[in-house]
Amino acid sequence: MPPKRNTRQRAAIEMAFDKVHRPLSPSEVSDLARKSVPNLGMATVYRALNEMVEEGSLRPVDLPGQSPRYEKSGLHHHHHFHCTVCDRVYDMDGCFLKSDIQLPEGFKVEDHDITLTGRCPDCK
Amino acid sequence: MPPKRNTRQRAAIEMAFDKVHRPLSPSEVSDLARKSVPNLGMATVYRALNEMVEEGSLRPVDLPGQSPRYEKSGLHHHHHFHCTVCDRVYDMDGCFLKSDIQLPEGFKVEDHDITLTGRCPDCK
DNA sequence: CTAATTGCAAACAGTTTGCAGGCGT
DNA sequence: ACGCCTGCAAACTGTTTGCAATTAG
Repeated sequence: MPPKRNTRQRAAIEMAFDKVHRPLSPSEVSDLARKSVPNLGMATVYRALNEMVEEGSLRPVDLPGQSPRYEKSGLHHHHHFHCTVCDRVYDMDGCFLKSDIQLPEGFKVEDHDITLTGRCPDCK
Repeated sequence: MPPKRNTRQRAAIEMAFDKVHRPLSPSEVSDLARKSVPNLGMATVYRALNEMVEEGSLRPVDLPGQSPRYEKSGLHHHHHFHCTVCDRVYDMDGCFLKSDIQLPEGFKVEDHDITLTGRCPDCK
């Protein structure tokens, strides 16, 4: 792979994740980054996100029925809470999976995703 | 809403869910239904699926990072297992959510989704 | 007969890709 | 100066919609 360059647009995209500590969709990233680089192209955002996932600095967060979002990788194990009113996604520390689950013979679990849905404090 | 008609294509689509007891994607439904109605249009499949969800006979199953699938409604509470090799989705009876989860103040959980990923018996 | 339903194709939304010019190094 | 990166527009994929022809009741 080619050496990486330090561009304004890439910096603006990385900064978005430092400012906002919740999973962001491509268009949310675009909105945030466009504040410092107004004519930032959507393609650049998608390319940056994919590369950052590739190189391991971002993790894709796929929620049921939602377009993909991204968050910084290296956070400890956690799950997500999706507010049905404001559509924001929050990180919830800890694991909510039962430890003694029973599956039919032959199924080997390698990972799990848990999404809680409901109302966040702002939307009660 | 208008009265419903009994068409070959609609019957073929409903039959698909009676034959295969796992969540089906639109194209899987199309493949199955086309066996009895070869020139079935994709648009018809999408229209039928949306109407069946509307009227409550189907439930959408949205898995992380997957295009939507559908299953018959009225099954008891269960979660899903997604095989990373063959890409099939299986129903897993029972609930895998811990009962004593702690959330920050003010979050009200109304529902939850759990998806297990791994290898199914066929793909070990 | 009458209107709901279908099939096709065009319209859409989100994401990816090709390419010429711009800009780090 | 070299070549990676960006921005634009065109290409793609999955889903929805418009419309004339078909067909159930």
